[in-house]
Formats: sequence, C-alpha cells, structure tokens
Amino acid sequence: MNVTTALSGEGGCPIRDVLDRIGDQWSLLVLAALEPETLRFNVLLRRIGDVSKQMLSRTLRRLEEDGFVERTVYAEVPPRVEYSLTDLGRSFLVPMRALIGWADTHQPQVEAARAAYRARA
Amino acid sequence: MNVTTALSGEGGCPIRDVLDRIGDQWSLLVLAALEPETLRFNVLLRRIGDVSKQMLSRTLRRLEEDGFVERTVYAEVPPRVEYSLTDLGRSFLVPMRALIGWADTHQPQVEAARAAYRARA
DNA sequence: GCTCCACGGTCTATAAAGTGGACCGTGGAA
DNA sequence: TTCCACGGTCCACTTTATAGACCGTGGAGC
Repeated sequence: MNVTTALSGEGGCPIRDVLDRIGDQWSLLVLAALEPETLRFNVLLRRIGDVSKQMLSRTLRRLEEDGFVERTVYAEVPPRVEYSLTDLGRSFLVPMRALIGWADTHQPQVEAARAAYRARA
Repeated sequence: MNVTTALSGEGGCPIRDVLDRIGDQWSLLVLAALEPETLRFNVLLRRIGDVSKQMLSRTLRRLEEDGFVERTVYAEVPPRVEYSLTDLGRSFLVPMRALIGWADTHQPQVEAARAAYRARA
C-alpha cells in the first residue's frame, strides 16, 4: 500500500480524515487508557493527568462519534458515565501497538539524534 | 507490550515523548510525502497543499532534530534545500503503514459510526 | 542598467484553539 | 444544615496557527 495516498489535502482523502482524528494531542492516550478497562470520566482525567476537562470531554465525544468508544450513562446521583472501547476501537489498538512499540525501541536513537542536533547547533 | 505504559503524563515517559512529536497536525503527512522521494521545501508545500509555510518549516525542523529527516542545503541562487528520510525515518514508515492501512480498511466503519451518531442526535 | 521572478524562509497581525478555574444540580453522608 | 462527588459546561485568558508581507540573491528578459 502506498503511503503517499495519505496526502491530497483537497477533496476529503479518507485516510487523512482518520489520521486527523488520531493525530491530536489526546486520542491515542485515551484509547491507551481504555485498553485494559472501562473507566469513568474523572478516573480517566486523573489517569492521564495533564489533560483538561474540556479537552477530555471533546476527545471522548469525537471518539464516540467515530465509533472507537462507547459511552454509557447511569441515571444515578452523583452521575456515573463509563467509557469503554468498541470492537472498532480495540481493532485500532493493533496498529497503535506497533507504533508504540516502534517509539519504545527507537527512543534511544531519537534521543541521540537530538543530542547530535544540539551539538551541531 | 502494554499500551498503558504510554500514559503517565508526569515524569517524561519516552513513548509519550515520541508520540507527541508524531501526533501533531503535519508530521505524518510530511513523512508520507517524503517516502518515495527527496523533495524541496516548496514542492513539499505544494504537495501537501494546506500546510502553511511556517508550520511546514517548524515540522521539518523538528523532524530533523529527532533524526527522521535529513536537510541538505545547496549553496545556489535561488537557494535549494532538499529534505529526505533518514534510515530512522524510513523505519518509522513500517508501523505508520500499518496505521494508514487500518485507516484505509476501517474508514467505512468510521463513516457508518458517524452516520449512526448523527441519527441518534 | 533596470525590472522582475524563484527560492526558502522569517516576521507580524489576526484568528483559532486550549487552559484552569468557577459554576451547575442532585442526593447521600456527616 | 453543610458539604462533597460526579460529569460536564462556560468564561476569561494564554498559547498556537494562519495568511500574507517581506528579505537577499543572482539570473533572465528588455
């Protein structure tokens, strides 16, 4: 498969469409957090740590829209809202794991590249 | 490998560090564009289409810093600057292809999820 | 000689997006 | 009676991105 297909800003490239959603600050982290277990909003908030309520809220809504995440509201007081991965969301974890694996193994090389860059400058 | 490791906002998680660089608006697109061939700045600009000069410039500088991309300046007039993938950059394309492949095959499901969401709302 | 263009950027005003914190209603615990 | 947790939303403020002007150089055209 040709990676270049991911381009073409004009005309609604489907791949680009999906990558735009994925390539934001928080989506990957949220998906990662939901991998092992269903979580409630505030738990997710604390688990990730440095995401604001607003951004977490937006990210979750978009992930829900796109069918990665399921939102379940329990009519209780105080309210309880649980987020979990759908099958689609779980299937996305497969390539995502590959990406994280790459990041993990190549992180020293990235670090080295940065050091080399700083040394040149 | 455990995806949850990608979390922990505090304390400089290496995976998160790499994902933050990748998970921006343009990095993936630039890497995709450079996959088949070395390109000059303005060609890249036109190829991607909706990136601003400033963002392309920043994105390239960061990719260079992190060792994904190599920048070659030719002392000519008008100036010629070429960008190409390093081995590290090329190795990153492997998991990236998996991601794009996923996006490609599952795009109909994402579209369906969006339609279902709109219908519910 | 004089004008104009391409190139790879940077700089600047303006617009868009993100942040932290106040705020909301509810019911149960203290 | 007071207070808190929960899942958000709303607002003022800060950060980030955008579009477009601008820069120097040298060669082409006149």
